[in-house]
Amino acid sequence: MSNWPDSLAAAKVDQCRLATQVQLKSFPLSNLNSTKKVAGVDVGVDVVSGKLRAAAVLIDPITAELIEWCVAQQAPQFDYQPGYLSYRELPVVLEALEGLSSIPDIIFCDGQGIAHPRGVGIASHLGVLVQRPTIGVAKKLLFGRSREPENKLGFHTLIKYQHQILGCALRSRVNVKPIYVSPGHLITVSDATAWVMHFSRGYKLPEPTRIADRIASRRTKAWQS
DNA sequence: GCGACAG
DNA sequence: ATCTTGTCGC
Repeated sequence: MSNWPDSLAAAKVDQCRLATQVQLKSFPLSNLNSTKKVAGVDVGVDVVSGKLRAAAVLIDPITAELIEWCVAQQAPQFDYQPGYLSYRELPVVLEALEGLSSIPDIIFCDGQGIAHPRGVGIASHLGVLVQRPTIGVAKKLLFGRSREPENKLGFHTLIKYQHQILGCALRSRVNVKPIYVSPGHLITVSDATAWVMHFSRGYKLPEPTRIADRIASRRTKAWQS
């Protein structure tokens, strides 16, 4: 990756530039009819090599079943720091995405979208780089605050920071802690929430994220490459 | 100033 | 992210 920041200070400057490019616009679930390629991406660590392993998966828009997947590995070039996750994970994620037969129409990411100190979580950063709608799905909140949504499927409360609405805490499964959804790029909070609910099939995480997570964190066996 | 802090 | 056994609930 060229022009990739190599320090927190440089990354911060980069984030402020990216933030000006993030756009929130309508991308309703009704687009499902014309949406052929739905993707999910996630990163895990290969305990043997110490490398980051990214998985990019294509999911069927209707059945939510796995259609195609690609894995890429790279030595980490950036330490994890809260607020700068994308600089560590995106290089491998982009390589995995390039291995797919085509660029997806919408991408689910593991982490925040605009619910970030500078409005550029990993989902937003990826969306700007590939110019596609992206949705951030996180298991924990990084920025802003929300109250606990009612314990009923699909119920949600907004994530706010000083009157701004950044996403929602969503009950994707009853009796399980909520997930935190925020738009990455080219989608709105409400549309992102609808897409996440559409792909929530009995598990805490929506299928694109859950399946990518399974593949990225699967332990390497001797018979695998 | 102090704590909180995606994966 | 990852290390980890049994246990509780649907």
